[in-house]
Amino acid sequence: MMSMNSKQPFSMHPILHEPKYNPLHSSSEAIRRACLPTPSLQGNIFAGFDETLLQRAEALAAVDIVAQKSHPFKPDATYHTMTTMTSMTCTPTSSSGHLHHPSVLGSHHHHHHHPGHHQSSQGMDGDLLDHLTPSGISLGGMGGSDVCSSASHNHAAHMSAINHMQHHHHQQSMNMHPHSLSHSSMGGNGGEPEPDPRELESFAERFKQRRIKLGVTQADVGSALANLKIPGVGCLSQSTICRFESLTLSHNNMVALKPILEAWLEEAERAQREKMSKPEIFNGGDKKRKRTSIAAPEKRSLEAYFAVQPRPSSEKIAAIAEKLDLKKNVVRVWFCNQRQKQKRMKFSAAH
DNA sequence: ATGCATGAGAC
DNA sequence: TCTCATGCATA
Repeated sequence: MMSMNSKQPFSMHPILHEPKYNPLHSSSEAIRRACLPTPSLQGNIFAGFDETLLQRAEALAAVDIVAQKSHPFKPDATYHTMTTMTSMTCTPTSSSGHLHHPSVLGSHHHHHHHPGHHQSSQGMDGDLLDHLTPSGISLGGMGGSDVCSSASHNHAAHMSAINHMQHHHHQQSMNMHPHSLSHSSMGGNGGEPEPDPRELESFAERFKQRRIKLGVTQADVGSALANLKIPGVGCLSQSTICRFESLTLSHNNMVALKPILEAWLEEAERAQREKMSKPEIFNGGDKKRKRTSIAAPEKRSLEAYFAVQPRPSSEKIAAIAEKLDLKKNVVRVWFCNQRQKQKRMKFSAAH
């Protein structure tokens, strides 16, 4: 058996809502748009985006497909993993009813109306999609830092400090709501105004450096955040920490998270110093969501469609879904995520 | 590190 | 319905 997985927080249950969350929605949008280069395909697209273009896109995709290696995957190959990993929540009461309904195939409404938006410009920058990060840190650094669960793990020495602060208070379920993380950076800025992309970039790098120095994993950081007891801030996932470090979050998100992570860093280092100063030592059934896997050929087609029309209407999505033999919702979500990716942190490229 | 997904809030 | 912030699951 080699099931040594890094336990992840798994405790996000939207509970607390800040009075209001209104980030620089439109402003950021405007910025992004302004930064995005002009597309090459635009006018024609809207003129007659129909079967013709769909087919063309598909044809292109097909060409690409054969040009590559075909995969043995099937269109709707999904992985079933009924592993029972008793992971707990940060919430002490552990009564967080995670109501996840993976089966969302009930999207059969075909209203043919789309927002009056005109995302005419959505061309592709040179290096748009993903960018690599010079991260060489290993993921399975250590083996134990369950925040709230008192799992029996051998805490490495370098983790002591952090575990220390984690074990102290795991009382309130102050899990911040996803959307409550923000800070008005659109008007009355007076607290921590640092919309500087460069600043964020350097911070992210320093953060990672220091984090590693502390011997803490991204998951640990995410979990430990809850112990900071910052109003409206709970724990975050390894994913988010990772994305923060690699700058693959939206600018607003980066800006919002920075002070929080900064606070954690300070605290963690303080704790470690404290530990160093004193030669004391510490001794230290549920169903899982299924992740759909879109096969390469289908993905290829989706990308082709996306290049033509990043924001297909509900009906287009349905059509595409049928052609590719995928659930409509899967296709819809794919487009959403694709848009996010395209948009996300296009900052670095523009700054 | 990243792909696919959920959910709240904005349109 | 879309966007955005985030997350679980997985490569």
